[in-house]
Parts: sequence; C-alpha cells; structure tokens
Amino acid sequence: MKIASWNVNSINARLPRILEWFDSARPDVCVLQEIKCMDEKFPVSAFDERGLNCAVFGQKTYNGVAMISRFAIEDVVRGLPDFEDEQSRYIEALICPDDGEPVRIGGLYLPNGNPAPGPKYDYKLSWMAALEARAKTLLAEEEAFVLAGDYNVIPQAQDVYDPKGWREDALFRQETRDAFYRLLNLGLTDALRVMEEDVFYTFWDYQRGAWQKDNGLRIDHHLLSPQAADRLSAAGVDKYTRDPMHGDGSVKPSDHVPVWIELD
DNA sequence: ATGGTGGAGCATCCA
Repeated sequence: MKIASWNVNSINARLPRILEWFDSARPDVCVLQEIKCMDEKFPVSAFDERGLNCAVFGQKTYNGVAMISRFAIEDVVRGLPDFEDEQSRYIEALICPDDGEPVRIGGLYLPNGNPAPGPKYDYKLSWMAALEARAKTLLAEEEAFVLAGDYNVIPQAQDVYDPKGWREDALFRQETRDAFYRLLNLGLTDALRVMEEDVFYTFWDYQRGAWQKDNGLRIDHHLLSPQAADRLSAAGVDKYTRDPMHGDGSVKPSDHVPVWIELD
C-alpha cells in the first residue's frame, strides 16, 4: 500500500498539478494539508472520476486537511480527540484495502508556531501534546497506523540548510524538537529518516531564491507504529513537483513536495 | 532592518 502526504497550499489553485501527480504517482492513500477551502468547495468530482474517495475537513482561507483513497474510508475522525481547536488540522480514518489488513491513517497539519516565544508557539506546543496523547491511545491498540503530514518540525541539524540561522525558529527550537522526540520515543518510526540515508528536503520557501539555492527544510514526515514499521518496504520524496518549470509551467508549484511510503 | 513570494479574498493575515 502506497501512502503519501502533501501540503498543497490551496487545492483549487493547484489542482492541475495535483491531478497530474496523482495520475503518475498513483498513491493508494494520500493525506493533503492546507487545502484552504470549505468542504463544499473541495473538487470531489475530479477525484471521483479517477475512482478515488475523499474525506474532507475543510476551513475557509487557512488550513484544512483531507484524505484521498482508492479504498474504502471508514471511521473518520475530524480534529484531534479531546482537544478544543478552532482550526482544521487533523483527519484520521481506517483504510480498508480490498485484500489485506486495514491501516489507520492520521493526516495532520501541525501549527507553524512563529513567532516564538508567544501565543502562536504555545498553541503549537499544546497541539503537539494533544498529538502525543492521540499516538499513545492508538499505540495501545497494537495495530498498524501511520501519522503523516506537515509537522512543521525540523528534527535534526542535517534537515535544514542553515541550522545556526534557524536555531530560534519555531520549527527548530529545542522545545519543538523535544516534543517531536517524545513522540518518537513512544515507539514510532520516522520512516523517511530510516529509508533515506542522504540529506533531503521536503519544503523550499517561495522567497529569497530558496529553490534555486537548495535552501530547503525536511518538515513533512511519516511516523509509523511498530506494526506498520515492520511492513515498511520503500519511501521517497517527489522533488520534481517543486520545479516551477515542471509541466508547462502555467500552474505554480506548492512550496512542499509529496512524501510517500510503501507498506507490504 | 527590510523585503523578497504566494494564496485567499479584498485589507491584510498567514506561511
């Protein structure tokens, strides 16, 4: 089963590029972040034409997450349980393949948190605590699950082009990394880190020529339960989608690229 | 120290 995550920075502004990627990458399941629209504005028919199901947790202007799947989407959870949140940042469901074991997948868009310190950073840390609580609950089930998305966390110095310059940023400061390590230390596996030994990024800012200079960050992750990690067979990053010249260049790229894994 | 880019939606906020 191929599972992908992509922060698309507006599903409707990006739709031709997103559909082209779906047609070539052919993920079985994909979680999307920053769809930036209400449920009724989500382009369900474009996915329906391809035999893909949609579960959407939308929001006007900002945030918004969705799950697209070739298989049945069951038991959908919108928002982190037991966490008051005005922003649409989490969607979880049970994906039931036609043949094979069901997999629970959580798609998340973790708050950016800048400027730090401050109320936005406090929100980020409380959101991470709620995610940790959810991970604990799911781990107790002892089943395969994947928490995938835009974590807005740079785990290590090798995951940022200029570690010193980013030291006080909400994506890299010590408290953020500590919260991320607490999540990993519950027993989750950072799938891309395990499968990809080399330096690689998943995000390049639109500004300051970040793409041309390869000034990137690794902030999109797949965290796997032990039962899912046992089935991990491949992982990758579709960097080509970030190229402004890709395709006919008429639709601008997202600042994030798709990140994917395969489970046997 | 500022601005550089991009999306939403119409003045600015967010990233």
